[in-house]
Amino acid sequence: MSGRKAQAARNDELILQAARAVFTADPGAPIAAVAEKAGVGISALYRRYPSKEALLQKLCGDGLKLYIEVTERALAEEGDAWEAFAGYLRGIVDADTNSLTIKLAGTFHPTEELHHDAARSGALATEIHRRTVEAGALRPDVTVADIALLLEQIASIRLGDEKRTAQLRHRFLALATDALRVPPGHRELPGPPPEDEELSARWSPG
Amino acid sequence: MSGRKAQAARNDELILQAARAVFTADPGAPIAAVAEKAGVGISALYRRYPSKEALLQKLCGDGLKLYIEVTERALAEEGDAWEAFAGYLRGIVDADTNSLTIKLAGTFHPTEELHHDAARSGALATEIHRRTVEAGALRPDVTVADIALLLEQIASIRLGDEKRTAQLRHRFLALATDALRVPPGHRELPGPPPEDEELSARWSPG
DNA sequence: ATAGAACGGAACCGTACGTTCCCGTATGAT
DNA sequence: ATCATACGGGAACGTACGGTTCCGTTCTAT
Repeated sequence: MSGRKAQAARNDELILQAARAVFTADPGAPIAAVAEKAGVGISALYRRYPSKEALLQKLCGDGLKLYIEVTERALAEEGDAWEAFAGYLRGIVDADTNSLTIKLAGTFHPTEELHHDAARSGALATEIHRRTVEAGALRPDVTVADIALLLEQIASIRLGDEKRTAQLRHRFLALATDALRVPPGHRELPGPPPEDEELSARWSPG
Repeated sequence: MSGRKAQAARNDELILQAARAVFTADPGAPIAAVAEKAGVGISALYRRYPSKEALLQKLCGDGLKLYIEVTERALAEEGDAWEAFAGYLRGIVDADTNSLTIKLAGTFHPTEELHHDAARSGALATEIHRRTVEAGALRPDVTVADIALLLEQIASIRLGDEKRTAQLRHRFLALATDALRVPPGHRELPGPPPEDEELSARWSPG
């Protein structure tokens, strides 16, 4: 496969990669920045997506699907509950879907499919959380929403290049993990945990 | 003191409060939003500050000074080293200077005074960190820069109104605090800690 | 009553960005 | 070899937004 079709197929991927990188770094970035990063013209973008919003929806959807995939993989693990959970957290941090999904929330009109996938990802997160708590591995005063917010905090770290950022995120994930594990003595956490509704409210545009 | 002078003095404060609130919520907010929130006209702003940048510098400077004040107060405490440190962290979270100072970094040209205060705040942070580690209360593989980044993560939490946000920040501060304390068993944190230089690099505009 | 400070807010202007449009180019069929 | 065409590059367009300026108004002090 070569020639025009090949370039088009390559551009499909180039554009998505570039868009992911650009909007992760700056959710308000202009569409021209994506084109430049991808090394293509603007019309190559508009040939594929009718608008900026459509591109954002695509990115967000892909991120959500990746999130679901990672979580399902963790749920499929049979070994130690704590290790599965810790691995799940590392997987989410590596996938880096929170940066995009959350920071883009509210900048576009969520599609039906997006809503569906969001619901599914929520259910999966609840499931792995429940399982880990029931195994007595995760301190029980930490809720699913706590974990979500914690992952957002870690995603808020952005320092140096991509590699360094990933490294630091894992550093702080390890720190947080130490606090989540059940063995050591903990004080009860203060304040009611974040409500699901509080988190989902941020998705309404405007 | 009443009449015009009084209103002017009141507006001084109103404007600063509004600016703090508005730019904390959205660092890229237009200056008109500040005027509206303060309930004054735009010219009331421009009478006091020659430009938006000047206002941002003022806000940033005030935040830094508050940070210094809180840290000095914690350093002055004589009691248990860990309690002093934990109180210091709570004080910083309450003062909420990180949101502004960090998120505004790079959006304006730092003044000489800003540099000076930043250096002083860095020295103070190093001092209280050193003191706490030497007292054996803070796990020694956590650096000053780690603490700075941790505080930034907590400042990245913004959910619901101001009160709720503060509540959640304290919740996660408590969680992090559990991981920082020395008694329980910890794994060595992975990856080199953030360097001072990495953090300061973000201050250059552009 | 009047000068003048402080203000409110409309108007101005430059910029930035999403989108459209036109043209060059390479491709694949004839 | 030629030609019709799909594709992509990037300039051009229109619009929205936001910093700054400016002018008319209001209120105070004398």
